[in-house]
Amino acid sequence: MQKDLTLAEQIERKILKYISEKGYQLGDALPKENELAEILGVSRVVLREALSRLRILGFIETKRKRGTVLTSPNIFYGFKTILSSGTLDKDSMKDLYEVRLMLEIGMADFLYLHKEERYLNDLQRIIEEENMTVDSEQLTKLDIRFHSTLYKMSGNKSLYAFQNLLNTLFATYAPRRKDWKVKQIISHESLLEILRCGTPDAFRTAMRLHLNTRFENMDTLFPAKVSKPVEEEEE
Amino acid sequence: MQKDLTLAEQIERKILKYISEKGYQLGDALPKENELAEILGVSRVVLREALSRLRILGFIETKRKRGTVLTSPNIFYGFKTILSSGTLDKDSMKDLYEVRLMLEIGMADFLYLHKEERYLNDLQRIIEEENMTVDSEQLTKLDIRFHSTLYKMSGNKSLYAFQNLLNTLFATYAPRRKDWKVKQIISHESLLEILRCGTPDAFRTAMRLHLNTRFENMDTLFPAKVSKPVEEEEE
DNA sequence: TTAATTTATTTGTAGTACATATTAATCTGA
DNA sequence: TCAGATTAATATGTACTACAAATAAATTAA
Repeated sequence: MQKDLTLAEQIERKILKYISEKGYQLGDALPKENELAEILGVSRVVLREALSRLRILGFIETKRKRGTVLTSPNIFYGFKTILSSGTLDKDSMKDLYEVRLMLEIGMADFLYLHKEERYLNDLQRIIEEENMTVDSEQLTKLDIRFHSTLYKMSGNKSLYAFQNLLNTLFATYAPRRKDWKVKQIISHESLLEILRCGTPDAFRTAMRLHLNTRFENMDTLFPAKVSKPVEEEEE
Repeated sequence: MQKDLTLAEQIERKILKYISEKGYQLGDALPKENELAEILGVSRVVLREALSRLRILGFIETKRKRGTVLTSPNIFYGFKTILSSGTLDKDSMKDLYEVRLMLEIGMADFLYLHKEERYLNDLQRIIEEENMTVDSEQLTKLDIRFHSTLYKMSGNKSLYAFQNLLNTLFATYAPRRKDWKVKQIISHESLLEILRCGTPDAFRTAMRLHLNTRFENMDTLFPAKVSKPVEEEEE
């Protein structure tokens, strides 16, 4: 489709190619800007634009005098900018909300795979704190902490990072109903008990019931959209 | 942590702020580069770097003479670059592989929510094609089509786009074992039958069994990594 | 040896000039 | 009058140069 990439975009790819061809490893320093610009045959302005694009993707980090070093690209680097820009449309917002529900239910197997005492104890402590307060705001915070701990327990760093992003997104956007705590069918205690002695299948069922208020809340949070059919992937 | 953002990064945010304050809509044109540079009080070089960053995130598109117009940010824009760069580390790769498994199991409720005859017929047709071939490569393609159809059926566009990305990633990276089809406990037929007459809970259990080869395959695909504890989110 | 100071280097920013593509306006010829 | 070709105007794309700012490394002083 978009045949004619701008030079900066071409250079962006050339740099990635250059990196892999030269066998650069994480933490290695790239040639300084002037050199790299000459190597790739472009002006420093263009090179810097390309580097800037790579920086936003988390491929590199640059510091004055020290130069440009390779870093592990953070998948959610750009994600974050979009989420916090406030320009995300409602449909995408609802999509992400749904994805989070899917993940919390679908992560069961990995929770049992990486089950450790310390996590179970963390959960236990959170529950105890919950039992000691009636403050709605405090309870919401503890609820987030409980689920956040589960994400951490899944042993999946990318997933945990993703969840952190969504937390900040929905914390501001999706306020809870006043009765969310009351209407929950399955409590945190029950979930923990199942984590200790139950099976992934049982946990999934329980988590689905635990999240019932979220499922019910969805229609009010995201008013009916015109159901456009999912488009085929182009390219 | 990283207090001092580079000017280009600051301008990037300023532009987003400027857009939302001025009430720009999708498709609207921004002021031309020279003007915008003056408005924001920076040189055109810096402005262009910021614009370039916004372009990679899908916020804007620019064309010669026509200027800069606002577009809908694609959440997976940067994602795609990273995945196709070939620099993704094994750990992140495994993380994504796991996430996909979670999603396939966790999406059950949404499949029933958006169940439509046309999707069920699509699935039926794929199964029939599967029954008519023994070619391993062909069967793999059909398997991908079957699961892809489920993602589409979930009614979640972002999810569908995400799955498409992962497909291309794992198609090249994660070849299947020869016996994957034989060892599957639950067939596509069974899944479809449950979709027609069963419950989300039943589907989750069935899907977990259907994916058993994927779960078993994981250790060979992603050899044991040093289990680093998940780090706390900074900032 | 350690702390303070200087220097050398590399990224960060600005300004200017020109190339290039594309829209808009103008001209030409039937 | 109007279609098609030509020209002009304009905004982005690219390059070059110069200098500011930060900081690692070298040097000096205590």
